[in-house]
Amino acid sequence: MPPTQRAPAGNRLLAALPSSDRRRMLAGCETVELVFANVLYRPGERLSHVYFPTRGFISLIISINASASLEIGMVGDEGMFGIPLVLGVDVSPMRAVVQGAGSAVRMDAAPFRRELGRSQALQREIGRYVFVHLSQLAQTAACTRFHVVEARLARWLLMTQDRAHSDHFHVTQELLARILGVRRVGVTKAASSLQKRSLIRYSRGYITVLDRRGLRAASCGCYKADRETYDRILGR
Amino acid sequence: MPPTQRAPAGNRLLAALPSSDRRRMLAGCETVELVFANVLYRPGERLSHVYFPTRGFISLIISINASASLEIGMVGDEGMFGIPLVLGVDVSPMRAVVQGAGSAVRMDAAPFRRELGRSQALQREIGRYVFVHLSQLAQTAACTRFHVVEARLARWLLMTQDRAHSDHFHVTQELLARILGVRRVGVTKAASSLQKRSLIRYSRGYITVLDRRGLRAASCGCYKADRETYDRILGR
DNA sequence: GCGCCTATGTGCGCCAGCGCGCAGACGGGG
DNA sequence: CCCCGTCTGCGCGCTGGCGCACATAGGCGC
Repeated sequence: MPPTQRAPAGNRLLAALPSSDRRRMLAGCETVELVFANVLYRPGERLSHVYFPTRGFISLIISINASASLEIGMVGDEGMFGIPLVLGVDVSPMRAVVQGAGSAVRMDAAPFRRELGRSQALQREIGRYVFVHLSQLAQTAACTRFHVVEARLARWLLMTQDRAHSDHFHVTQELLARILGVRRVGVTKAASSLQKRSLIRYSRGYITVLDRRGLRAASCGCYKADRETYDRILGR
Repeated sequence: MPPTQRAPAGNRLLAALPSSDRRRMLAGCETVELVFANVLYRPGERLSHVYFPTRGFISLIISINASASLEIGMVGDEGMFGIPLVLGVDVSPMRAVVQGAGSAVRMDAAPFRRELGRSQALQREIGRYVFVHLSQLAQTAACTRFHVVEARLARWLLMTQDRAHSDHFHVTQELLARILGVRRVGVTKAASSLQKRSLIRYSRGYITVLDRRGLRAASCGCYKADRETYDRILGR
């Protein structure tokens, strides 16, 4: 099943640039498809590109060991993947996995670094984005510590819906378990509960958000906090 | 009781700059005392300065509500406080509290931004530091999720010892509870256990590390991971 | 040397989430 | 149409950490 709604393709970070800067950036980019479940980066590798998703989104996952992992960031058309390159480092401790199929434009590390040195506007925009990313990471850390699975799941669904620009997306409970850092059964329980309350529907790897408002009420305050941070710093 | 060992005062981030850049930075700085338990920043305020601790260290704390909080970063003479200013933002979601008394040099936000625009070396150095900070935050998020209090406490003690440059420092269990995001009683239990194993000694707000090696064994792998990240990116 | 405040220690019932194992249920490929 | 792989659901015993309440214990002021 393909998603039912689609965003106007385009990356909002790039869209915020003055048109000359944006043109230069786009000229240095190539378009790539984001294929579901593709791994864009594995810890230990060299970061070769920055990605600006235009549709679809990427999940950043940290693993403690084979069985324990946790999503600590999401990148959709509001952001970019490759923050370490902004900071002058070409590795990352996080795995990057395509969580929502779509497309992105990407740029080689070297020209990106050059553009970043040249364009004040790009520096400014991306600096703020890094701040938002950092804030959300901090929020996620606390959320993961203090909130129950059901609320965290609700938050994740809302965040995902924002980035999928669709009320309907692909994700198995097994995968959700690795994202939320809990057992699969924990996800089953939380998801059943949300489904009983008619907030979502799911079946064999597809989830539909039925009641966004209700989901928001079921989520912890972290979703709201994330949104506020984003709107304050990058909202236009 | 004053700490028994002292570091050569100086901030390592600044020390890594070429001497001309460093001189310019120091010329724009004033020295301030870091008084134990002083709050340098509260969410909602404007960030007025960046701080480069020379001795003592600062704890970055995020609060979900009145009773739930969690430390998600530490700043000693290896780093700086005020990363949002690097990223072009003058607020922060984290409270900054002096956790180890000492001193710092600090600089007003505006001249700091100017210096950052002027000095490639400063940009480079601080970019890398932001990366290390980000990595440690991710590590902390996962650690908080997956590891038991005792191991997390051991990790925290090691990290603190590094920044205090002393085997002996001030912290009550009550405070540790807010740092680790657990009940005070949880800290009591974990600390008793470490004390029984002769790894630490503590009494009324003072902790002494007796067996660093043993503490390392009692901690989760996260301490090692943090060190490796730091050494790889900022080690000289 | 007494009193008080702060810091530490303990007990108890409770619960979310864990590990493990297994059962059903759906659906696409042969 | 059947089979098998994937996805979802459930039970059971366990445990780490929670909330609450109370019990010491060390140090400082007076």
